Amino acid sequence: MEKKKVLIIEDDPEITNLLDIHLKDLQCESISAADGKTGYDLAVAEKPDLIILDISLPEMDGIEVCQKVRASQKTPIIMLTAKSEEIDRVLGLEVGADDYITKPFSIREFTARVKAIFRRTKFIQESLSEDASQIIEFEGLYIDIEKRKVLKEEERVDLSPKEFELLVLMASHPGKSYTRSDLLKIIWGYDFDGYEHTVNSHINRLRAKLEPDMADPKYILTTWGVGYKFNEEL
Amino acid sequence: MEKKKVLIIEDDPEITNLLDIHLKDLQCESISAADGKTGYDLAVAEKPDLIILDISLPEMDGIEVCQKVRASQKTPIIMLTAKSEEIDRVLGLEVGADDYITKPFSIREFTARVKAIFRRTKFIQESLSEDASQIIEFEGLYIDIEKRKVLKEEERVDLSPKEFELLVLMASHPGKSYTRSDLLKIIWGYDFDGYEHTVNSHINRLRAKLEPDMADPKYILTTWGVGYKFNEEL
DNA sequence: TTTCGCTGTGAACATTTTGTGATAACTTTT
DNA sequence: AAAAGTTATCACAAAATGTTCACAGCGAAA
Repeated sequence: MEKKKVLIIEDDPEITNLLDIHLKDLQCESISAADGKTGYDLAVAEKPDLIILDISLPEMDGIEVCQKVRASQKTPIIMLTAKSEEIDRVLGLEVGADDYITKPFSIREFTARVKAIFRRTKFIQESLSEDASQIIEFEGLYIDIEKRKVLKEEERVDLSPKEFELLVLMASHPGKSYTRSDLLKIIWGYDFDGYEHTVNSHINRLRAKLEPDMADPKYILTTWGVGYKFNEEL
Repeated sequence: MEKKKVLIIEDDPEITNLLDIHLKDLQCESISAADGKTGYDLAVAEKPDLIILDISLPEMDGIEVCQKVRASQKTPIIMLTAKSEEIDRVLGLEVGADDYITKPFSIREFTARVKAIFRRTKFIQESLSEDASQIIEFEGLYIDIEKRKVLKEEERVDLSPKEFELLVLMASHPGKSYTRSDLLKIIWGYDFDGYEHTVNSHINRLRAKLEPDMADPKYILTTWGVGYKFNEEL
């Protein structure tokens, strides 16, 4: 099946970039606009399969964009709102968004919503239907994402929330290196303001629970000068 | 038997999401629309096996959608009405809806109605007829859902309504973690506005009645940072 | 009405997780 | 080999999360 096209209308480049990365993960092609007017034009011209729309935008308000888009097409729309109060406004105006996400949001939440929309609107892609088998396996390592269960050599290991998220993210993309900054953005949220070396500690604790030999990690490898990655040769 | 397709026409994404999740539990595939017009189009194009239709909708009123759909097909329709709209309820029925549910409703009520519709309309699915074997057993624990009877080591235990519902829900899906928010939505209803920590108290009371050792729960486990789950290793 | 059990909440307490600083260990560069 | 830059480790306090318990409001049953 061909890739789905997603239009991101968002004025914060930081966020646009982040969403862009994760949409690619979901096998989506993405295009973006930094203001409402351009966004609307692109929505008309490009006929995307999904629109991610921030509420507060320069040039044309997100709600207005939503209404105008809806007047001519039924492309699913996910709205991003800064405060929960704004949701009421969206709902009240009955603009017809298919879902909304309040900032700050976690990437897991975002991708889950996107997948849900695609599932519901019938644009099911092979790669998206991974929801079924949420189990990742490697030599001596078993991860059941749904149940949050991790086994190391048949033995149950319990991980803290952050440890679990780190493991799942990296194990889902073996070989892909993440910088500490990537990890902070993805797992802690793009608004986290703390030190990057916080990640080190978490990786360290995760390794302590998973690795048979701390001196020579088997699963979570260090990419010197870059960050960390899950071993792809397993 | 193949999956049943359910179309949700509802403008509140929160509710759409919730229904979506529980329809999946019932082995149904769901598609959705956030406004009446799109909803009607999908009803025609996708030929769903069941339509969940909110009465108040943007673009095209739920009643109108119902009438138009009924003009061309006999797909079962369940209407959702807000409490105050007593009048609309009658109207909805005259229009030919097969059932109606007034908001706010509990998820148990919703799934029961959906099952009933499928049963009535002869779309009986293996997975839906789980009503038959309503007995769950684990080491030292026996639950007869039908009779609302719970035995702990052969001894009868009586549970309050909420305790019983919590137990049944979780024991029906061992290993699956539920967040406090999930539990509130499913058991208390999506409109419950109270504190999440209310769940803690109920879990606590339930444990007090079930667990042989409170310090080390055997049945109801805590998933730190997430919520609770029923022990799958029994 | 009175009684009684169920519920939601607040508060005190217990536990786990997490961010950070300090320091050691390791790589690369000079 | 020393210096500079990165990563690993570890202990600790603060923050987040869970547990327990008492109590008052409520509604149903007696």
